[in-house]
Amino acid sequence: MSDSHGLQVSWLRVFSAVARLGSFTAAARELGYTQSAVSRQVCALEGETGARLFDRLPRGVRLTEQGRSLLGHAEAVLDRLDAARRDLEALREAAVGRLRVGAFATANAALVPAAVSALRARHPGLDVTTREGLSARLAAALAAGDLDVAVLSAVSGEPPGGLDLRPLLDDAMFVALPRTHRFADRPRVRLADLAGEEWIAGRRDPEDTLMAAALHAGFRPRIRFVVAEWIAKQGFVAAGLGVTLVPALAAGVARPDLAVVPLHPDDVPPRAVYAATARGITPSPAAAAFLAALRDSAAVLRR
Amino acid sequence: MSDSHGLQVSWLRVFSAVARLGSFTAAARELGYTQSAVSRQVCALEGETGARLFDRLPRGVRLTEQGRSLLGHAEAVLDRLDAARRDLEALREAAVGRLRVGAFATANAALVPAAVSALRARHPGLDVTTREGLSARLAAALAAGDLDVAVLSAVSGEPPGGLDLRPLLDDAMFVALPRTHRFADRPRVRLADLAGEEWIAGRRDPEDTLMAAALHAGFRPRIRFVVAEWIAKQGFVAAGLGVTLVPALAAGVARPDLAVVPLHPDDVPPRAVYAATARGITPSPAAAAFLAALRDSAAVLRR
DNA sequence: GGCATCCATGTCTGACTCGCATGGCTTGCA
DNA sequence: TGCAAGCCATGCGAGTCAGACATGGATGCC
Repeated sequence: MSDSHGLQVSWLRVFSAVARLGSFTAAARELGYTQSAVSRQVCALEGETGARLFDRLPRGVRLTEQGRSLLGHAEAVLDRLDAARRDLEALREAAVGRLRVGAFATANAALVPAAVSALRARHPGLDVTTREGLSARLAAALAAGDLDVAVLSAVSGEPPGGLDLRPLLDDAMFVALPRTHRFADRPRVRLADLAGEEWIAGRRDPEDTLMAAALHAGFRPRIRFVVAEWIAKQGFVAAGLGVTLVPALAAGVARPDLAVVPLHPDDVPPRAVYAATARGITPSPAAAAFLAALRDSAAVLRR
Repeated sequence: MSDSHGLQVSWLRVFSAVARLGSFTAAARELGYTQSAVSRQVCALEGETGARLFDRLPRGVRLTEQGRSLLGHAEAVLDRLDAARRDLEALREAAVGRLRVGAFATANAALVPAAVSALRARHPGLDVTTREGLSARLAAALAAGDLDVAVLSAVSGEPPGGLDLRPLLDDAMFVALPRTHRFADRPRVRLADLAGEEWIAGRRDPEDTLMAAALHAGFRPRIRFVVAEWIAKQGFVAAGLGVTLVPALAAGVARPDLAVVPLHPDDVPPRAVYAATARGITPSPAAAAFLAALRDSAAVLRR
């Protein structure tokens, strides 16, 4: 029965003002309309609702019973629309909202926490959640709409398509050595110089880990200890049980009894780190703010 | 900052459908629009809100964070508008609503209660309140908007202006006699025949009561007992202490040990009883239903 | 590479709404 | 009683807007 969907919100505004002021003319003055415009809008609303909303009296108008009934609804609707406007405004300023961040493990060592911290300092109302995962899985989550922003790395070439990538930094490779190691004070080492070392790695097979770089350098690393967690690798290295590769993102937070020495860039192709969003998805204001924080955070790390 | 008040409710409907279906085209199909119309409405809503509401993906669209925020408000608004529509519909059928009735005393003996009873039987959801008062006061209350309908009487000429009057019946005058009275079985009496009686009246002075009719009939009634309540007058008459005038509206509910005999119409100018509403006020559906019930009720009493 | 799907947009037409004016109605006052 | 003032309704013209229609660009699938 709701045939003509031409209901205008302005009609409700006019209706409310007329009900409050008891006069078409006064409402017109207040709203900057002509009296005739008010008359027509009320008339249109009456036609739309099929109910006479005002009784026209010689000195103004008065709500009918149906008008009184409509008034409550009209004001509720107008209030709700104002609330929507306010919410959108708050969202636009990233004052509130939800932000789901994903990142690969070492990005969570310093880069992401710093950015999240800066973001929350600026926008305390934001609801930020983070999740750790491999870059491929993060990319899938982005595409599925389960993440807003992901920090991921491209070991070689590009990560899976369907993403909008923003380069953050090139993650150079470091090697972590015991403080007593003979290379500990060098400004830089070549990978080949470490061919004789014993290695701590995340996996037994060097092919699909950071250790693949060693293969390119011409030797097959002797992997004696396999531990996944970076904190554990640090422990083994500090105990003098071997050396391990560590990306720059994690190098800054190594324990003080370790030496972290950069590898020569030619030995390890720098791993690109990106802030990614789903292709075609315009970042929400919160996401945009987080991307900016990530950029700042990365700039600090690059120095 | 809310400059352009051109917000259309149809935009919200379209927006909601698009959000639900994830596609402009599908929403257009469902709503009977063209795809371009949907595109334009969404675009207009985005312009109005100043926020991008959907991300356009290759296979449809997806809500942005701001769109998700707006969606809740939009659906609340649409629900509220539907509720308003339903309320107006219920009001139109007098299923719900408020009705304030005023009536003069004897109208409350039978006429008004019967009408109220019929009204509530038909429309149980109505909130009916009644109030008793003199006709002049009721007329003022109508004009002030404190009453919706009043049942009032015009002793002579018209009641105060500013009212829309609907004649209900002409309230003929009866005389209440003890069952043993010599006129008790007459079909009709002349007022002059009662000149020798002792009278029960509401006031000492006959001028401004029903007893004024006696003056016109050529005698000054001997008022022995002054009681205001009709139930008390009945008691005095039944006890054989006198006779009293009683309007037709109250005559039907006299106690059985009284005789109620009509007076000749020439002796007493029939008192017109009206259902009145404030001038220019269109009766609410509930009021209209009550007016109809009053008419029916009056028709029954006239027989 | 062709095709299907989806959204954006240029264009035109019909409808709508606004302001301006006028008229009817009532009230208050001289 | 005649007049002025205030209120709402309405006829009229100009500007605006929303809709359909058609087309174009972009993407994904076979």
